[in-house]
Amino acid sequence: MIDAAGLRVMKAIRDEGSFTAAAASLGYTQPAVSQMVRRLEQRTGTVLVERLGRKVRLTEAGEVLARYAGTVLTALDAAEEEVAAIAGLRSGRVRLWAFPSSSATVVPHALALVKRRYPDVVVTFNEAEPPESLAALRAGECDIAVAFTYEGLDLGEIQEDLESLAVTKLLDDEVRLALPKNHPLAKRKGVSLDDLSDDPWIAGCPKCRGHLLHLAREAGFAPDVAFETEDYVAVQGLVAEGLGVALIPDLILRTTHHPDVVALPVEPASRREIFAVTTPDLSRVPAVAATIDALVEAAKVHG
Amino acid sequence: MIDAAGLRVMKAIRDEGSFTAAAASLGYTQPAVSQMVRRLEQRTGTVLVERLGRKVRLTEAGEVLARYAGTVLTALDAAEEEVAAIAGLRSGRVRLWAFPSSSATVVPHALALVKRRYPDVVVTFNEAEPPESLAALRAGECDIAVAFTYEGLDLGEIQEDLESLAVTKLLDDEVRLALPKNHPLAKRKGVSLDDLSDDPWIAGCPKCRGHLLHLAREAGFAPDVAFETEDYVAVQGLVAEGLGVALIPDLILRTTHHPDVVALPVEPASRREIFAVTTPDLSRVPAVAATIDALVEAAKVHG
DNA sequence: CCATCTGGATAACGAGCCGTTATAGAATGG
DNA sequence: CCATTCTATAACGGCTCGTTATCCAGATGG
Repeated sequence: MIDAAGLRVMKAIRDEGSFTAAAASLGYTQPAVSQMVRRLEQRTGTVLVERLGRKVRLTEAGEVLARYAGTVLTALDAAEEEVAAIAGLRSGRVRLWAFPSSSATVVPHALALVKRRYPDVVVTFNEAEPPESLAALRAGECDIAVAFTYEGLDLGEIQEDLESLAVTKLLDDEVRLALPKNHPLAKRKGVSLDDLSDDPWIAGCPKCRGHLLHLAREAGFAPDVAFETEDYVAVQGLVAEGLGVALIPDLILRTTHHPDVVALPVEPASRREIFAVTTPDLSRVPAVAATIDALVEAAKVHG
Repeated sequence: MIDAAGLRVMKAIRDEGSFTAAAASLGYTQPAVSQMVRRLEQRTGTVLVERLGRKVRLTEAGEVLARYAGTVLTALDAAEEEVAAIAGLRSGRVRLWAFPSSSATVVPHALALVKRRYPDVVVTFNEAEPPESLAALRAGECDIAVAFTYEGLDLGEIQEDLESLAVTKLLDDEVRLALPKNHPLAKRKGVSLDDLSDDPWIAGCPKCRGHLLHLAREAGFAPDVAFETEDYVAVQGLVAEGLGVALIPDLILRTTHHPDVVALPVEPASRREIFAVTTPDLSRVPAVAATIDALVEAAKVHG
């Protein structure tokens, strides 16, 4: 019934003392104010302005409206400013979920970039493997999921999602074969999987295990998986002790490379793709877009 | 830019969890909400709602708007309620200015009526002679002026005002001739002014003095005005002491009649008219109208 | 696995709000 | 008394903001 525009007009009339001055202060013409007052009086069924010859003065009811105008307009301005701050990256919160091996390299770098550029944008961070992070994204618990997918494989599960999501490629992560440095093949420049069909294997996260099984099947054997752990420091420890060989993404080796482990290129080359994933809506939120941009730049450095 | 309707919609979406439910709770159709959100998003240049398949969820910016909605809508409701209270006579303030002799009788009775009927309407009261109270009315310092005018005379000054004012007749107040009870004419049933052309006169307020001069001139003499005072108790004291005779309105005699004074009808009869005056605008303010109604009723009783 | 249902987006449309300009009328001040 | 200044009103136009009708996607249940 009563709206902010009406209150603004009443306040202007009280402050300026005449319709004409009120109109000028609002950037309106005089009849606009005159009609607005009339409408308000009709709606409230009350006289709001007392016309004293050439002067006008608010009635008691009119004063009430003018008084509330302050509260309402201040709140509206504050709301607008807060939204503008989010839009202008002077504020904002991004919930980023990333898988563990990205959190050591690309993600911290990206967060530093965002922090430097937009000090008041807060990026919260959570470690999670791709299926979990994508579920969180769809549930609205996170804004950006940093996920990966192994080439050629297991797109099935994720791909369906990706169609309705906004996916940004970050980098390709070459997969290498980790051997103890005293392994017979450790001096080679590269190896193919079937060279190691008789070795015991150490598998990483479930997706990585699936990838290993996939590559091995293509190479024509079923690997003997002796250990499984999601911790790649542990994987390298096991390899160093000669308990098995493993596939390890290059990204991990860049940050933690056990001295007694050698990592050889795999033939044929295999890699995983790392993405930043968000929803189409969120991709248009400035803080989210800025964070994804930072991830892309960080990925270039680490690519 | 942002208005209350937009905030109300955002709040409803947050509270209800879907556009459809929000629309229902507001009495709108679903497309109305859908379009309102789109408009708000265009205006703010920000994504306000995240569409998650069949569910929707507010973004950070959307939450900001929903949060402010409470403040704004509460203030608007409060403003509306306060105005409605004034319109519904559950609140309100009336500034009444009345001339002294009315304040003893009609006005107190009227105030009692208003108080009984509308306990929360506050009538403030001020004593002032007609020219002053009418000036206050025109200056916006008072809402109702209770004034009088002597029959046939001096309308000139007031009449011009009355055309642009809202005038309500309250009562006719007969003017009587006050004599000391031992005056030679004190036993008459009535007197004409020229019976007393040789007596000294005591004049009341300036208007009353003017009225006296007018009547005397019509009767063919110029009165010897021995004293002037606006206090009619004093006037009667002077009359009782035999220091002169005076014209006194009946209304005054009803409340304070000096035992040593007799008040005889004047021939030909003369009276003053008592009015409640307000502005056309104010006459439509419920509390003002109610007070004038009460004055009319009180005047009937005292007529 | 398909049918169904629920919820959102979009198009088309209409009413009403709310501005504008033009003009008349009333009050004030020199 | 005239000029100025203020408000009121009429006529008009555009945009906001509803509506209905319809389509499409996602969830659900047999």
